[in-house]
Amino acid sequence: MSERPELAASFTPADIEGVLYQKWIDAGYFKADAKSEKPPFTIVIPPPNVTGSLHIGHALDHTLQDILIRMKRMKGFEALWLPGMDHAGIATQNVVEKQLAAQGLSRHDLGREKFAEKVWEWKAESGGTILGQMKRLGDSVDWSREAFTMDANLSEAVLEIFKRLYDAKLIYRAERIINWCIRCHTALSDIEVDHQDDAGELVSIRYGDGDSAIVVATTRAETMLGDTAIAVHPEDDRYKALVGTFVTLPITGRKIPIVADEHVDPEFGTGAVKVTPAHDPNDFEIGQRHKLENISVMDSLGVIANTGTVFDGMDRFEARTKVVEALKADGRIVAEKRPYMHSVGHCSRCDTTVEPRLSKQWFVKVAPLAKAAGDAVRDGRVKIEPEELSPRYFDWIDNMHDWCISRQLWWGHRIPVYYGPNGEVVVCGPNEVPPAGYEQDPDVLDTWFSSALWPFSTLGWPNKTEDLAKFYPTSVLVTGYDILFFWVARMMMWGLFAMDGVQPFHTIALHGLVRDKFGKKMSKSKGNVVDPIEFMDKYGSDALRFTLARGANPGADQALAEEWIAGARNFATKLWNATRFANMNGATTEGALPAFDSLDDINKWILTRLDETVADVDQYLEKFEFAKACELIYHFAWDDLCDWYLELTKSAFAKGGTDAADTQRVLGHVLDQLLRLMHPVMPFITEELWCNLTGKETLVTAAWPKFDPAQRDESSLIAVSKVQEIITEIRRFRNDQGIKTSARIVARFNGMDEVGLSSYEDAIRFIVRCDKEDGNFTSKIDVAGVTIEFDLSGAIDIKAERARLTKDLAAAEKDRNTAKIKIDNEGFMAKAPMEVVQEIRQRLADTTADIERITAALAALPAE
RNA sequence: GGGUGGUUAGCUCAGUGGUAGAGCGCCUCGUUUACACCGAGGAUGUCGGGGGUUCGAAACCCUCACCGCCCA
Repeated sequence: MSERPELAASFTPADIEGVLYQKWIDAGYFKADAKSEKPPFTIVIPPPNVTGSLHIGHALDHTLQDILIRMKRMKGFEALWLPGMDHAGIATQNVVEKQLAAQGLSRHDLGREKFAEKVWEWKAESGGTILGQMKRLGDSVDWSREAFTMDANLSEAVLEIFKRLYDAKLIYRAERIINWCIRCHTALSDIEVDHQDDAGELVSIRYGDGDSAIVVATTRAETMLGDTAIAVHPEDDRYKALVGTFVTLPITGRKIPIVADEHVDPEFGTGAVKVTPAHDPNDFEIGQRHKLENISVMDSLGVIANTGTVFDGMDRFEARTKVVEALKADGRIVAEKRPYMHSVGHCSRCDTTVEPRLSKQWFVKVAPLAKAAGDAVRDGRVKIEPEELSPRYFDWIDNMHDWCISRQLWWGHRIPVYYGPNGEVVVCGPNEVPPAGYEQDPDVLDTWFSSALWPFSTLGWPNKTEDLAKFYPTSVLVTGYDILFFWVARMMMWGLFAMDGVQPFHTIALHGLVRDKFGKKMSKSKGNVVDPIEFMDKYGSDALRFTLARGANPGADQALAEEWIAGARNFATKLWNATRFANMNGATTEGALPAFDSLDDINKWILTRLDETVADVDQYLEKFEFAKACELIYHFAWDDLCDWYLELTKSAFAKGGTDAADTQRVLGHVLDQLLRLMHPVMPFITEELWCNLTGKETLVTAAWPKFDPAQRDESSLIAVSKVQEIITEIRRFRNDQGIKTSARIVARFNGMDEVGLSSYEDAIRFIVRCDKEDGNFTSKIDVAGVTIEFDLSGAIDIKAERARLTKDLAAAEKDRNTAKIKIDNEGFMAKAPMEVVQEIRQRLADTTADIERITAALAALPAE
């Protein structure tokens, strides 16, 4: 036997985690080799926001990715898990601007270049937090390939794709109504706007007088300053006569036309709507159709401007009140409704109410790209797991609006468009320079414009690199279903476009959100947010990982409570102690495993159970069924191995001999294989225990367990389940009789031979502390076809025994009854499958025999 | 308003036609040479309501109620 350092009496995660992670890094286990002959398995990390820190949702996301990567690495794949971060344009700029504001400065005080330097400083500081957290989690990422969306190569990729899309006429510049954040001072894309129901005020305003008067309702009264028409439905008889006429706009005195437009809903309000093309996307469309003037009444900070009224200089919300007051004074408010709940857009970064604003921006024409991205899933080249979530994907991607990609920020990839002195427009790809005197567009691109390139820009694209050839397309993208629209869809579009129709990943594996212990969404305002680092400090990374993986049903949210993590820690400790037990009893992984057929039933049984477990866990992990895989591991390790096998081996170890030697080898093997199986989920403790058990260098690159249904013995499953039944019944009897667990009693086993269990008798006696001596056997139990008699020295608790038997009788009668009802049912007998009828017949026979036996036992009980 | 998921033990959740399950919690007992971060035993459910299909429904269909999410 090899020398083994003795394991500490208890498991302390902090003692091993940091040391092991450093060992793995030093050894370079996580570095992928593009020259390898092994088949590739690639995951690119969904890049976290450089300004953020890892929350519990990331911990889940990373745990699942690490499980897949570690498993594939053990299965002999060239596994690459590529880490990195995105630059998070708005979020990061906001943070740095806040820091500057604290010093009384704005970015304009610094200028564009100096400001960028500040942001890079912040990136170095903030990004480090996330990297440290990933190491704590045990992420087996290839740090040598760490990427950042603002890196030189990834920035080159941005220029390349922009140029290609522009040349393909899929990028254009246009004046449109976009979502504008007056605080971030930039345009936003549709998905950067969160809609929520806010309490507003619906006022009805009368435009015009007398017969030509018309009433419109609005929640944004201040925009009436920019009204350029009133629209009604063409079929609306109430207004037919007015179409084509003009009314005078109150306050400004401007004459505006009444137009007929199909898109007006005659059922809503008065059936007439005010049209403000410069401040509402629907109105903009109406304006286009009727060639209306676009009048902007607000500047970029949300202040009323250029209206020539007293409202100029007022904030938009102040103006809203004042305009209503002015209209009221003029007798033009005919109705008010408040509060009026309606959906209002808010900036997802700063929560400020978004202002629809007419603005010249760059857009991506998404229709052809989105079509391709949808088709890739429709025709099966990309699989969404679980499949039930694909309707959401189609719903989104098939109805996508053109994507506004320009941002009025300083942090990001500057748009590679240059304007000449006479309005010329030149787009520069990598290594191209604009003609002298041309001015570059001041805006930067949406962060997701570059994140969408992630699955190939991180591998070197647009350069033809070895990495790209080896590792693209990536294997699976693991992310929360809430991110599906954010950039999964965009990665699909960019990948298919840039990589000649080759999809960026084969599978999109979606998981849910981590919620609090009552299933409520975590939020700062509720105060139920948890910090993964705190849990790792307290219970160890393995415990957190196991808990998250065990809760991860595909696409479904999971509740997380500290108690569950404590439970996972307990599981780790259990495993630790099982290994200590194995060590104490000479378990070994050296030498060949004894021939399966030569083993005793207990060893055959545990090997059979191991094989089943390995096969099932493997299958579940391949299907992203992490919860089920963990459940099986947990029950095999705790129930089969610890509660039964280890207990059943004790008598063999006590006796010594061949059985003990076989058992030492089998136990060593089972533990070895179990640790391999668990390693992807709980990498630290399994590494520590496995190296201790085997004396080898690392489990990280050890082979994944194999399974072989030929090496199973089904009869051992039946035999051991009977043994378990016998042991449980004896324990129950002892418990009911108030016999201390530690007390030894005398018992006689009858009929063990007949049920083929005689070889187990010693092991059973060892566990339930029943000695084989002569005695005065005054009580007995029947179980699994065996009768066991006890000498309780006359001290039988008859009352307890009667209660036990009565309970058994009731259960047997209930079971017999349900079976009897079926047998008496002609329909059942005629139509149910044969094997089911057989089964019920057997049940009827068994329960009938049980009832007779128990009734007799009750009758035989002496009076109390 | 349009989709979509859910309602199973005190809590969080598995369970896609044949005697209702897990983890945690709860009750009783226990220092037996791996483990009290443990062991042994135990209690707990008209599977949201109603109707239907079927020999048989937690599961399939219809309907109602309630909760959630996405989109508008």
